[in-house]
Amino acid sequence: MTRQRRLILELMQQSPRHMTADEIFAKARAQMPSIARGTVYRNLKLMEQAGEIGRLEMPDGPDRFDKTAACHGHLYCDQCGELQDIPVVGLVREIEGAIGTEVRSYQLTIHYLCPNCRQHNSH
Amino acid sequence: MTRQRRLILELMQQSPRHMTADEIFAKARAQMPSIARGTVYRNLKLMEQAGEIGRLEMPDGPDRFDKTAACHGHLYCDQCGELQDIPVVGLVREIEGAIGTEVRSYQLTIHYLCPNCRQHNSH
DNA sequence: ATACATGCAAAGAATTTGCAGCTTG
DNA sequence: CAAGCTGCAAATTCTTTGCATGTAT
Repeated sequence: MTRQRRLILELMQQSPRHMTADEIFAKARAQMPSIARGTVYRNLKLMEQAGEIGRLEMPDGPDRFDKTAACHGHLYCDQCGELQDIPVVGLVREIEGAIGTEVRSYQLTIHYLCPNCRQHNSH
Repeated sequence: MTRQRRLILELMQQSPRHMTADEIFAKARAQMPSIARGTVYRNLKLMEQAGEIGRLEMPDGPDRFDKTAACHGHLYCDQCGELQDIPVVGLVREIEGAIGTEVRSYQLTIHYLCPNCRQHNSH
């Protein structure tokens, strides 16, 4: 657990957003000017593999990272790109029943229009 | 609808697999040596945006493409990488009930070990 | 000390794009 | 003929990696 990794983790925990590697890098650099982009990518990958954080592939643009690796779904607004967590209870059980074997993990992204964008569109 | 696009579509419909852009390009080139990689990427993107085909982002490696855009889930074997379609009835309704608005589309990928890999592991 | 992590910069993989020329309707 | 698509290659974008040096235990 180096200073760099600790900082990356803190930044993720403090932000309510799902940041990209580069956003995390920018914030990290503001507090630790010597940190390298490669270090951020390396640590994010390590933490992801260790199951400490989650990675979220986006339809456009770079991956975003999730401070928790616990499985849950995401709501993605097709218009403004806002991303929200959503619990999806029952999904795993339902699917395990259907396929007859264990689900190791899953990624679920629901595309919709968030309340804010929906309202603006209706005018 | 150019010759090139028609060929790309045919190749996708003929294959049972979810191919990457480059796999499609290779197959296309075998039948039409002049076709360019850029053309394949361009057409795949156009067809995806037109809702004619689906795109599937993979945890490792390039995107794969789905001959149908109709929403359904995917089963991904973490060991051999095999990818299978899975119907997920009820999921959308359940989620629309929970979020109180329309689901425009969704992507669901279930990570598991396919029967084949499970068997080999147990030895 | 020793093993591992960093910073840097260059390489890599996947995808996109500018442009001149060709096709399609 | 006009609009749009192609082939080509160069450019972009995101991410990984080799290596010399620094750091933590």
